[in-house]
Amino acid sequence: MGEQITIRDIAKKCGVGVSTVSRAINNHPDINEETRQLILDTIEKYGYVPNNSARNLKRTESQTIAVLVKGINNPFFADMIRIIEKKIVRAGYSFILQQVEEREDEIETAVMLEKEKRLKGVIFLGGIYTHPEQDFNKLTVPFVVSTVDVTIPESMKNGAAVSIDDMTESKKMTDYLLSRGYRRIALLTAPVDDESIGKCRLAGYLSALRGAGIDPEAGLIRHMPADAQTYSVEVGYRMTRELISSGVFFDCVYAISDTMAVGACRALYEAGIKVPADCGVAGFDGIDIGKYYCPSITTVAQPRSEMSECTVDLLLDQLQGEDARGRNRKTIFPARQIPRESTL
Amino acid sequence: MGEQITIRDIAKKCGVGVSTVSRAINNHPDINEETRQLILDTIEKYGYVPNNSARNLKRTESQTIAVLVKGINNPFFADMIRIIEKKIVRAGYSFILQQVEEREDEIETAVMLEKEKRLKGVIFLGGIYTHPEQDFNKLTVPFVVSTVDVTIPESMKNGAAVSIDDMTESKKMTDYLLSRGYRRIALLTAPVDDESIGKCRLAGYLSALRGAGIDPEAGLIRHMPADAQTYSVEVGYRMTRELISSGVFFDCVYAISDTMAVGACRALYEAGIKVPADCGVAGFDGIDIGKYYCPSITTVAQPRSEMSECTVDLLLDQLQGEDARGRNRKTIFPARQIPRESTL
DNA sequence: TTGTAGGCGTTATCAA
DNA sequence: TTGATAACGCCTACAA
Repeated sequence: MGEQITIRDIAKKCGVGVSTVSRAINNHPDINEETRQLILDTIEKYGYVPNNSARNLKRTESQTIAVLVKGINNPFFADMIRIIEKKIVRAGYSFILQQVEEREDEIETAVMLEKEKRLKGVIFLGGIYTHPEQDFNKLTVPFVVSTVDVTIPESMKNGAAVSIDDMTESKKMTDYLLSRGYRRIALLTAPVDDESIGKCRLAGYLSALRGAGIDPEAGLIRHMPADAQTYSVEVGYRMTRELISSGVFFDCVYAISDTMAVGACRALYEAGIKVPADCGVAGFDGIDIGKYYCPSITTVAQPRSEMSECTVDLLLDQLQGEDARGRNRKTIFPARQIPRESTL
Repeated sequence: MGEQITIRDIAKKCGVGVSTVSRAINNHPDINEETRQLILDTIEKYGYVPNNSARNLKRTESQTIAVLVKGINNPFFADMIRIIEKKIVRAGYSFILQQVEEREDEIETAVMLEKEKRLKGVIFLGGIYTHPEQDFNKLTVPFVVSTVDVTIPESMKNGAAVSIDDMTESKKMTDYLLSRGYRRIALLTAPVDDESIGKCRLAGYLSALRGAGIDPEAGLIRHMPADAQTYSVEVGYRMTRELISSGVFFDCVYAISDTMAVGACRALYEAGIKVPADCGVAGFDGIDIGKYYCPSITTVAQPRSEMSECTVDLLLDQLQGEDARGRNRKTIFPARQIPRESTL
């Protein structure tokens, strides 16, 4: 469409040089107040907007931190983002939020963004499953991987990680369910080939059962189909229906996400199975909906605020810290067991 | 951190000119296969990534369409985005998803992005409440406003809008509730000063009541606090608790979003009020959770797939269409009333 | 306080 | 098939 108006056009219209316009735009002090006003008015009048590509290109550095989030529909991250943003801004940096598609490579995206926006640092929220160590090396700015239990290799000087111990917390949840008398606990978990939290939470479940002298049973461990790849309410619902119609006896459903637990509750309700009277239900993560569902759903909550704070702290340490304080740190937070109405 | 490696470095290492490297990167046909391989290998080896700012700056046009979404935690948009993306990509364009913060000006963002990425078109999902007509004029590429009932002024040649008729649909929902025998319907709605869907849906409610010869009652119309500004489960919960403790008698709660309806259900449950036996509940929008809640929640569903398809179609019309086919079009979709367990 | 000119990393044009 | 070189729009010395 119409030709784009540039800084030169504005300069010409005002009868000044481009650098004067630039000074006006960027609030430089050394500029006459009148010319400044004239320029600003002209800019307003013609609707001129500086071209960001040119700015980014020229700027040798910015004060920007990017947060890359995988999955747009994950309520788990929503308020973490708020907290992270606030803290980043308070520290004097500006903040960019970038969605990463499910099948997209987040490190790739980060590397592009680093160059494009001259980033100072990167925060990964979710995603980052199995990345070969060398991939991280492409990133030359400091980064923190948050809510994913990755191991940052020794050699990596500019990375850190924040998460809970998924395996241990899942074991605790299973122990809790066992302590409430449940013996045949069905597990709703990730696809078989999962290498991330699904794998860890499954391991915790198995470990707890074995610790209690119970043999894990294949029929009780329900993996979602590989193509689902998403911890949605609907997937939990479907898996539970299949579980029910499989005829396997179970007295509790433990889903590795609260969203799936919601789906499970609905499926049980429709089958006339009362929660918690006939069957217990437990979730994982501690998102809001579990609190408002009827019955409210027992869960293990990740300390999102603390984790968010820590994530930014680790990044700032690396950015501002004198030496290796923030180097290669991996911070594990304890999660919080929250018994609710869905279990006895 | 480390100096960024540029196209010139790669050229030097390969003993070729920069333009040859550029050709290799951009899959130009006129390049010797061997040099191409050499260059690609070198790029791989040194982890070179072209600087996007420079590319965008130089490129005179792209084939990119941007989708701007307001509010990260709105489940309503999640699958609309999927559909829109798929269709955009299928039409041979590339796709950018941009989050817009609640207090951010989406048109401003769009204008910046248009220049920065040389956009071909823009889709607004949500947001866009009361913008003076001239704001849209800053946008020189075609755009479509989706799910918001705005009026694109006659003079505007490059805009279109897709939505439901919020007022009419809200009236229908209220009519439906009246037809089920509810007489004292409490409304959970937007802040008093809302000028968008909240206003429309309130108007529909009022119109239905008056049509039935019922005088609207101030005590039954609950506006959320101005600072809430978000149609969350928690807000619905709080508003309903206040409604209950206000002592006003009501036999139904109609929330203008499904999320708020969920909160309402929980508040009623905690107060020992049975849904639907003692009180009906209805929501709006037709998001998934309403289907899986216990009781499942009566709602009026927006036809998200059709609206998504239409949104892209309207944009493509303007992009490819010979003449004024897509000009100044406003498309209103009918919504679908879905009675569920939460009403008699 | 202001203007001129050079360069940021690419791509595109043109000549070789 | 290649390589110089001129933009792209902006910022920033440096000079005035």
